Amino acid sequence: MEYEKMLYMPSGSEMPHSPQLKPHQFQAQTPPDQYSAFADNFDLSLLPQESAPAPIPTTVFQYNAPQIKVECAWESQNQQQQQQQPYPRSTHRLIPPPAYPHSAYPSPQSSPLQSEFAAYGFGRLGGSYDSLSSPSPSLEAASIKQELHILPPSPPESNCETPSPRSACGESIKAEPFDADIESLIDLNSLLQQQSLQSGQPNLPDTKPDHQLLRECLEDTSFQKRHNLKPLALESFIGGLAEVRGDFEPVISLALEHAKREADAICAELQISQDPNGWSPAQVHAWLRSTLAQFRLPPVADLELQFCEDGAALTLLSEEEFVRRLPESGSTLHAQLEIWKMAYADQPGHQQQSDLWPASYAMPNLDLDYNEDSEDEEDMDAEAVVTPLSSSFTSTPTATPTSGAAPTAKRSNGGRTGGGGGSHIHLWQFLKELLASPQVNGTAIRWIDRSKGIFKIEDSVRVAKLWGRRKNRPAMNYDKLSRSIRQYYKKGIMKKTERSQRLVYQFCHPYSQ
DNA sequence: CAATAGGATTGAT
DNA sequence: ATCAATCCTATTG
Repeated sequence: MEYEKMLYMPSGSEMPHSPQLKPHQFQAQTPPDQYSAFADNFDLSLLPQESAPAPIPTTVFQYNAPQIKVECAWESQNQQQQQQQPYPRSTHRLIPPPAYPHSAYPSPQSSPLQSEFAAYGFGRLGGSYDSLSSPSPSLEAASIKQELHILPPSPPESNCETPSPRSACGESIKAEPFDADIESLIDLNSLLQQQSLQSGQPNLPDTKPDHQLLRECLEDTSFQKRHNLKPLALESFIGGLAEVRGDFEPVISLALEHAKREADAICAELQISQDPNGWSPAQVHAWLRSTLAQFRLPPVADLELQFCEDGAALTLLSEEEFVRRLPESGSTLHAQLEIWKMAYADQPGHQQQSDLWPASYAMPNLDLDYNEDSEDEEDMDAEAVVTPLSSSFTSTPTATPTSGAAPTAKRSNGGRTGGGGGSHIHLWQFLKELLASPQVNGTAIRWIDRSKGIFKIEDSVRVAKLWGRRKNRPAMNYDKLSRSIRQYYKKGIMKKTERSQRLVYQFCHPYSQ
């Protein structure tokens, strides 16, 4: 109905590996083997740990990456400054450059976080920053992220030629690209910190050798990642994490401290909760605009069209998804959102500030208890927000989704024009995404037995709706969705559970964790 | 009645 | 050729 996802950016951004499973490879096999073969491609271990967001690694990753890798395509200070105003001020008042005592905005060196880092000794890498004059630390964070990991929902296209050794292949070689990346970053960070400490002058702006060294390290790691090489055993990472954490605790907390202060200011400004999960769609838009402005990113006219999600859903979007929607600024927004999430998560007690800034404040028709369950409201939302703006939407006038799910309107959706339409994400990937965030989607879909890949769709309508939204198939329903799932039986992506229960499915994966 | 199961068709890639 | 979305019919609990 409401989702005009044809807005999605052109499909240049498709998943790096499309899950063409080459079923024939293992389809002829007996079930066990075919599953194991699939395991090569299907790594549930890539899922974020259920409720263990591992804030530390993320933190380190997010905060430091920017200091290391810089590759910002757009920019030029002039441009940055131009982009101060132009974005359409929608319903909300957007922040003027926040008052950061130590940061004169136009200065490339002045991004809040960045200056914060400078104060902690990471700033020395600022040398590279200067030359690039990037206003956005997060952007680099994002780019480094992209560089480093072989993009997540890593399906098929395995590196393992041999179809069986389940664990051997899946575990040792391609396990946890994310963590591995983080790991290497942490290593870099420790290195950096040590160097900082030694020099005793954290703020010293240029220490070329350090920079050089780090760069090399990074490149090295990138290379490894590219080839799916895992530099260190996961265990060692976990084991060493504590130490690293120990070393970085102060830095992390200081950085978070700053992030929190920043968030505070913006929250006050936008009158939103610090917890992204509490944001209404309208607040999401406010935050996005604010962040775009903050980082001098080009304004997005159809932001409301691009992001129908509420805060909870927003936090679930992958970086790729962000980039797909907003190629220019998606990375930054995503990275920034990560920071917000961390900053909030780090707050003792998670003070729910949504009490202070109810969602309804910014958007009267949203009530305080807005949550992901209220699919009706969500839809209303999306509709309310999307419809009025659909005019501003340039291309494909099409998909004004004939809501009532015109059953006969077969293929009427001319708007889904190829690449544009939904993302290239596959249903099974999408389900994994949902499953990865029980706190958000737990009411719609949840793991029954994660180790076995068994999950249950608690709210078929909602899941179907989410899927339809993601794929820009407004007419998607559970019937169709389940049909697709059933196709997975043949492909070895999913299987029926031993005791078939309604709405319970099982991924075919060999791992038990 | 909703879910399950699958065959068949179709459009897109 | 393959895949996913759709449509459809039959069956099941």
